[in-house]
Amino acid sequence: MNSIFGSPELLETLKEHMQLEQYAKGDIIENAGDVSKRLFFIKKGIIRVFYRTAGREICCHFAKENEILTGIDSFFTGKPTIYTSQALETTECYSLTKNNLDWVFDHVEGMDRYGRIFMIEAYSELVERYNSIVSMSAEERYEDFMNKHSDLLNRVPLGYISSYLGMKQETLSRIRSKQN
Amino acid sequence: MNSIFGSPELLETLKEHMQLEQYAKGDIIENAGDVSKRLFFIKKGIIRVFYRTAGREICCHFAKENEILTGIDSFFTGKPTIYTSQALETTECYSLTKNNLDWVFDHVEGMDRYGRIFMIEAYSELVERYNSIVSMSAEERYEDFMNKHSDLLNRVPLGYISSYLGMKQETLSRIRSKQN
DNA sequence: TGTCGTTTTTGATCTAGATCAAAAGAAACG
DNA sequence: CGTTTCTTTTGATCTAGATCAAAAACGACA
Repeated sequence: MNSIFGSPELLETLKEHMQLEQYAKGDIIENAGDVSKRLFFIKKGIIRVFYRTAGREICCHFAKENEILTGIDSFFTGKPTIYTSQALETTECYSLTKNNLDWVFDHVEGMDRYGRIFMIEAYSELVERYNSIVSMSAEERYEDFMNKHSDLLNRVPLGYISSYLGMKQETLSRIRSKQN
Repeated sequence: MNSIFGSPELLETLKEHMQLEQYAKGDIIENAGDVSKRLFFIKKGIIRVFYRTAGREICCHFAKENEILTGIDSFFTGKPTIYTSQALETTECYSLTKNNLDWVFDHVEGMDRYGRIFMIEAYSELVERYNSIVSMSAEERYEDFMNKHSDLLNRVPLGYISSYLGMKQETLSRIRSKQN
């Protein structure tokens, strides 16, 4: 999800069309019901994305520095999003409006290819998560998460991680203590 | 996933670049480990897509007449697929090779837009399935499935549907009998 | 129309993980 | 610092759904 940062020239070109935004810990960046208007390149900090269902909040994504955040369900379709995104630390990100994105797609070489790859990567990531929840135990999912995102454990409250992993906080806590 | 069939002219143009293929019940169309070379427009019949993990087969998709089937993980990336697709009835489909698809993208008006929408639809569908498995009970998932795909129940063995829904066949059978 | 293989149902039991409740630890803030 | 609030852990209990096993139902085909 971060290959664009591998191309410094492209990033520089993009930055000319982006605004730098600052969020404090706890700030809501976009709210459920909004139409997502911006795509974010996160410079520093961490954001959780969640939605509400059956009274609970379910966290479906964490995005941190050097990653891209956008509401795929809303940004590309123009429909209101069901997701809320919130800064979990002091967070800085470059934002790109949809208009500017369209301009970029028209004028910046390699951007359309990047867009397609972005979608395929997002899709593949989701497939993996789906499979993990269908075919792995809570303990295996935790280990898998640790292998991929161990850094998040110290930056994100346990309750958010447990809902991301599809289990209760108590269960995650017990799994952790079992492994010492 | 089937909006292309809503445009008869586009479909006609595409057909000139496609081959009609026939499969008997039980035939394997593409096997895990293959590199997916074709995109299919299903004319008639039904296909299940599954993968193997921890000794089990998990069904992740059904595709039927007027729908499109392709291994997104493989067709667009060129990597071997983990999925096997199998005809569950006598099935006819138009197939389009990757070379021909590239030609079509270059020469057929509206095709690139369709491609992007296809990806977004596929993504949204997966998001929904993910959410259903995280936040719904087995019974609710079954009801949800019935609302969307009740026709499949008579065409597809129960065991495939139960693995698609992330539950055991016995559980699905009990849920069904409970509802009479 | 009976036999064999496949698919579905039913029954008994077990278990991972949920739920409810409360204690223990950290962090924020006057 | 001490108090208050948020986060994590621990304990006791409960339950949806898995597992194992076998019977019943269905379908294809000789």
